[in-house]
Amino acid sequence: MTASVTRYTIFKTRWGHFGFICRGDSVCRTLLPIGDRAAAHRALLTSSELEIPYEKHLLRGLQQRIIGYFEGETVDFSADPAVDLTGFSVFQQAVLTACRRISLGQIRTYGQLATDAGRIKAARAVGGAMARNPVPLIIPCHRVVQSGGGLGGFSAIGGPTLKQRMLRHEQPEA
DNA sequence: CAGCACTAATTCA
DNA sequence: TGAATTAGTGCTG
Repeated sequence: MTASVTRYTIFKTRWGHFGFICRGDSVCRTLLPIGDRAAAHRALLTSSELEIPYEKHLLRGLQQRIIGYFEGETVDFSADPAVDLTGFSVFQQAVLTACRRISLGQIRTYGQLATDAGRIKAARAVGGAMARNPVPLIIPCHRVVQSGGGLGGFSAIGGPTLKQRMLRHEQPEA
């Protein structure tokens, strides 16, 4: 049992400053792009986490891929990095894991995801799990939309607007 | 219990 | 037709 060290990093992408926190080699939280570094710092760390050490090159390979994503490259986060889902219920983990299998450019519905997780009628609960997704982008909760063609909600920084922008960014549509 | 990032079915213009 | 409303529904704190 190696003591898992907690660290965080914040770096600049084309869309703004992105940040994430790691416990050992597992990512336990990500922060979608936000205006400036100070804002990112405030949004990423809660009052009880202000003592966490900063590490500029933390998982630098991952940082490069994230930067690439916002540059428009085709990036796949489904196999790595490892994500720390400690503390989440079995249902939430099942849903988040299923969500992670949605590849770039694809779209799924809350209901379909519920089926994937083995709870056919739990679409609404899936929404609840998405709302608590600790690692947006790594687990692409923005690729889950309503069955009727609607967008659905998005509680991460940026809100539904960012959700739509990310989808459009992945969908080179006409 | 009440509250949701949902849905399919119903009801009204 | 299609927008708006109404039940069902499963998980969470």
